[in-house]
Amino acid sequence: LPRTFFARPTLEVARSLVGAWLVRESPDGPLVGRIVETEAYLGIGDPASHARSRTQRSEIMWGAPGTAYVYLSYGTHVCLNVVTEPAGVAGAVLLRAVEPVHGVLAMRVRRGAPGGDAARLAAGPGRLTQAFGIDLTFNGRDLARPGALYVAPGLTRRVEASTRIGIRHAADKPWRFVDPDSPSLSRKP
DNA sequence: ATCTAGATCGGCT
DNA sequence: GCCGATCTAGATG
Repeated sequence: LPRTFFARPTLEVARSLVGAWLVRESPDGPLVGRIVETEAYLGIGDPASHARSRTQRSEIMWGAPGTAYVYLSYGTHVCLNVVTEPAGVAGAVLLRAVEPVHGVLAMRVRRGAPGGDAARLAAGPGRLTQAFGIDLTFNGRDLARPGALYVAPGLTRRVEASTRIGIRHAADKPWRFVDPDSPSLSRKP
């Protein structure tokens, strides 16, 4: 997807990313997933967003649209975001779940899940990054061009809005977007 | 220098 | 449903 796609209002980007493809050219071959769950984190007026204060970590949210923002959550889990809005305006979309489309075997290996339901291999932000081999070194990479990790247009089915997960502030805002028909959601809407 | 909360997950009850 | 793991950025002193 071109940089102009990400340079739009964060809520628009979060909604329209549902159905797009997340592509990872890994050393073990290509991994592809259909994005089925996202959350918008705004700049101004969103106390749940890391951009609530402009710090060294969150500075990237003011950067170029289409940039990866990757951080460690609870000391154990890696979360992948895409920076939104024009440069100089803060915003990002958290990728919370994808439906595995290609490279399921490699995802199983990375997840340490030889058996089990393939649909749940990347059903959650921490699971997604583990299945796709995304670590903190991906922070700052450009996802708007083909490379080790990028986003490509897909087929949009249904999209529903619901409240974001795991946050304390602004818990009433319906800024989570899901394909309600997907078996790969981290939770039901 | 020290403290604390956190955009989670998996195992156990 | 509850709980502990594990660690860092940011805040406070």
